[in-house]
Amino acid sequence: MAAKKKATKKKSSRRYWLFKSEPNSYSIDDLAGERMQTTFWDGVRNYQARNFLRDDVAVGDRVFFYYSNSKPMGIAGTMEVVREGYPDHTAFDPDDHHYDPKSDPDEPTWFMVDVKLIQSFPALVTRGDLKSETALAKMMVLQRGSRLSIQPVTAAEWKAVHKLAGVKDL
DNA sequence: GCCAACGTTGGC
DNA sequence: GCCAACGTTGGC
Repeated sequence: MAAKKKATKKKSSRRYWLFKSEPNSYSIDDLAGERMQTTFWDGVRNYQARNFLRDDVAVGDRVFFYYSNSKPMGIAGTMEVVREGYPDHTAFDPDDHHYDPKSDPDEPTWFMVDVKLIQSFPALVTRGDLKSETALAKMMVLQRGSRLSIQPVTAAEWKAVHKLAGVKDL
């Protein structure tokens, strides 16, 4: 039978991402301490980032855990996506810092995914380290004014960062 | 602490 | 629909 199967999500090869967090609010050690070393990545309140979480980030994708607004800044380790985009319930909680009264539970505005720790790098790969690597010159997080908190990463960048960290790509 | 780069809001 | 004002992000 030649009937086309309708897919809600295009099947494609594994993708790579970078998620930002301020380690003062949530660090890779916090993730390591979670049950199953897994958590939901909540609080994204930007439409472009939301679209990535809702439409593109898929189970099995790999993610850099990036420390922003910290000293030092950089990539702390890697995570695997274990649940694809679903409504961010913290938007419905008036007591939550990321509460958004405009997000309707019946038609949620904001989405999140679940991530599981793959590895903490032996040492933070700092922003300075990243900048000194010519292969990473075009990496989005290094571009001026790159405020997006969910960013796509190329396979080559994924590999180059592991080389800088001196670890295997698990 | 400063400020450039954005994103959002609201008056018109 | 335009755009000035304002708020936030996040590197330096």
